Amino acid sequence: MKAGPDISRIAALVGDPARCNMLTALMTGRALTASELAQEAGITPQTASSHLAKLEAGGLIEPEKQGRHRYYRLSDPDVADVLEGLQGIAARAGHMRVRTGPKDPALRHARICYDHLAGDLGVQMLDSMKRQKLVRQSKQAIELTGEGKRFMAEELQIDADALTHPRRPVCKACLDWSERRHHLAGTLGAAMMDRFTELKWAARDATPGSRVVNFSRNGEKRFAALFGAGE
Amino acid sequence: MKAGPDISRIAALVGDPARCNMLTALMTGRALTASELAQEAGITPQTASSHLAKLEAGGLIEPEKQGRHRYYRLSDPDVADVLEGLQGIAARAGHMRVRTGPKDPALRHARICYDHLAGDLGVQMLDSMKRQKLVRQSKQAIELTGEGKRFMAEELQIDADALTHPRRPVCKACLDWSERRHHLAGTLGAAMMDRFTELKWAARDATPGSRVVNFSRNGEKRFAALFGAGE
DNA sequence: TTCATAGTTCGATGATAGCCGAAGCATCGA
DNA sequence: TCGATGCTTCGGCTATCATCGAACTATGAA
Repeated sequence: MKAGPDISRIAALVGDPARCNMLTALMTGRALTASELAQEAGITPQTASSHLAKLEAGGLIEPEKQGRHRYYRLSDPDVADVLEGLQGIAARAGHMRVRTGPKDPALRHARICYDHLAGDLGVQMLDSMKRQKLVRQSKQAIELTGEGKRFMAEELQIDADALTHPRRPVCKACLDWSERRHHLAGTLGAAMMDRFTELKWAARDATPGSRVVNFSRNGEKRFAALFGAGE
Repeated sequence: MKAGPDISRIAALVGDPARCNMLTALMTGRALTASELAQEAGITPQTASSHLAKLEAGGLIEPEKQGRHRYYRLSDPDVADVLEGLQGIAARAGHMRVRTGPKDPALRHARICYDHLAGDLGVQMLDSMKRQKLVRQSKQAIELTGEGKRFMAEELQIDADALTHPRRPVCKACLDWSERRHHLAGTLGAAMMDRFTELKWAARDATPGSRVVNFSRNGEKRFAALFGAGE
């Protein structure tokens, strides 16, 4: 006695304005905390909590716990696709669509997270590495591929096998504070940041306590050649 | 500041079970009348009219007036695409259960769809007929086999050749509202339902307007002998 | 430990919207 | 012209569900 998938239940989840605002806020790919999503939707945290539970039960979003925060992201690219399809229909129906504009301080571009690269460029780097199949990511775990090892040796003179550490993983996904997506941490992430500094591609900002990383003109170019955005 | 409001409006349209049933019924590409859609959704024509007006206002369906009928079809292939995307998400989330309003379990078991058998038994019957190679189904079209003709004559005293009709197919797949699978429509489907009634295997519920079909004890037994589930 | 913050659960409330009966149009066939 | 059928509008009923205040749990910081 099979029955078709229950579309209406899923659609009803998207059909609530508050939940929809949360989902559209997540369409950038970034992960957001429950409180932020509440603010985004203009509702109290209690109400948001209820909504988020329903969205999670419906398989539309996935939580990632980090400290006392609970980050949520879209559970699957397909979800974003469906939302985009709905946007298309809504636009055709004559309903206006307002573009949400992210306002970006300089810190978001590139900064130090402990000892590795974070910010826009950090996220971009990990994305590119995945696209080039230098690493494999399954959930939280990241693994360097054989091709990745060759790449590190040839392009950055990094011996991946020397990076093993008793208490620290070579690769680790770290949730980016500004981008709310993962960038690369672990001994490899640190080693790469070190190499960027040695090659004078980038340098930490002189201001004491600053976490900003300034890339040189040439450095940004070389970086883009290895980890260029968007293909 | 709140993002484009009206993806949620569109989603809410799909989010209602009754409307969703109408839309899925239209996913075959066929245009259906308001009454037919009301039957598919298991609601009264008044309610259906209200729903259809909303779906039309939302740009999901388009009407085509023809005499006193009002045919509706999906306004765009994109709509079907979004619905399919939602099906994918719903399936992955494990929500395979139909939530909607057959408040009446009897209605799910066996009921009249226009003039032929629908519901659990209707779907089971077509399944069994395919299994016994009484019919061949390719896509939407269903064809009675030679063995099917013999079966009809011997078991149900139905002359298949006499069922041809200038404007109605002998066999036709009709999407079952509660089961979301096909049952048998067309002149053959109607003739079989007539025969079941004549043989006193089944009778339409006495309540005026009811679509429930009640099978007698003996009738259900004989029916199962011919079209038993699971073989 | 104590305090602060993030998030959740519970209960009550209120608005939305689906639903149907009855009645009103509109179209077709005779 | 009449009656039958398909569909819509109107009004009232009801159930659902989003919402928030208050209280509770969990994690981190001092």
